[in-house]
Amino acid sequence: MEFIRKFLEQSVTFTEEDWKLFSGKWRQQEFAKKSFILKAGITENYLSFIEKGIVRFYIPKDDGSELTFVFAFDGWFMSAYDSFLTQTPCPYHVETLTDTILWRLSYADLQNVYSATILGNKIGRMASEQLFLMKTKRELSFMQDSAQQRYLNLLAEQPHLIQNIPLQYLASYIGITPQALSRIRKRIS
Amino acid sequence: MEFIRKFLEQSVTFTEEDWKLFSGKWRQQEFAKKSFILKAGITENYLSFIEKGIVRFYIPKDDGSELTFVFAFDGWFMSAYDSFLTQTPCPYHVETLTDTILWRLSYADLQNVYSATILGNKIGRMASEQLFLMKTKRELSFMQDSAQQRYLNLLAEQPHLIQNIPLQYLASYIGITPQALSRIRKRIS
DNA sequence: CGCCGAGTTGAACTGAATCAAGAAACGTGG
DNA sequence: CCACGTTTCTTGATTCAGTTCAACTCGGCG
Repeated sequence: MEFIRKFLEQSVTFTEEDWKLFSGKWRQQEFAKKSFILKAGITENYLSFIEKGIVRFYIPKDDGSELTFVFAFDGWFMSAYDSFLTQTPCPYHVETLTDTILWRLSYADLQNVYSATILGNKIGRMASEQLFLMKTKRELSFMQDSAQQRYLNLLAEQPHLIQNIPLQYLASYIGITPQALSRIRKRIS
Repeated sequence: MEFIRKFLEQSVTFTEEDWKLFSGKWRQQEFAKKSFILKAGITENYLSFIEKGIVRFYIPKDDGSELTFVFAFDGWFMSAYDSFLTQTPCPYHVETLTDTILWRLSYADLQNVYSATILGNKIGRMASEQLFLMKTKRELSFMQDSAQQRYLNLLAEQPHLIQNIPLQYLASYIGITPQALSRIRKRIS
């Protein structure tokens, strides 16, 4: 739990009491590379913190291809958060790309923490804020950048991603086909 | 403040004491049609609740055109929230489309409410969650729907929008030019 | 009445999708 | 550790949705 505590202490203050109530509920869980954390159709029951690993969210499309729209890394909160918040079935898959260790808090436990402590609400708020900022950035990138620019941004902001992640997932993430990304790569190299 | 209270009571419980502490800080403010709520370059200082009116967020582009990416309506929380959260200058304009009444809470007051009450954090969390869900929906729509489909979705979900908002803003919002939207309209009618 | 911004329509152009085929990389079993 | 098959990536040709540039129409308003 030290990861989470350190992460939180950067921006929130809390009492030892609150921390105990809050931290007691989290459970560690390990996932092998290329395994499902959550399958489409299931309702997300966890807010997770990634201790180690890379996670991918994707929608299986009718033609057999996959639409990747989230990558999540070490030190981030991670959840199929729309499914989690609304407690409705998740329309996409959540899968590990590498061996992964999560710390997880269930929906019910989180609701209890929300009603019992200020800290819980702060965590919930901060997780939501972090996710909101990411989506906002991505929205603007889609609206005002070209595909090539989105790829260059990705290179600049997540260079390690390029080593670890198959081109087809990256292509999907920036909203184009693998073929198109292959041509962009050729053009800029 | 009754609007906000009613809105909150749908999903949060709180004490009368918390409510007093929280509600005392909000200030009502009116804006005429087509006036700026926030200009680009200024840091957002308010979380607002829209009692009445329609608000538009847009980025002025180099070629003189505008990129509209948010509409907000009666009964919603509204803020240049990325600027607000990070307390950095806002890269876009926020403008009223109609006469508008806002209830506003300053950043400093909100931070105080956060440290003093659970309710404050709940509000902050819920505002973030609401905004996150909107962005998520929009992200997926951009990735998997055609421009025509995005327009049809808009028609279905916000029919009153079509009456009140110039076509060029709608076009920009769904990510295409006014000409392209004009052709889509022709095609589907 | 004439102007002006908003919307429409047309024609040429472009970035990316699609379809298709080959090359490279990857992993699994022998 | 190599051989084979499978998946991933690249490259080419064609098609398509949407952009751009330009001209024209319409409705409101001084």
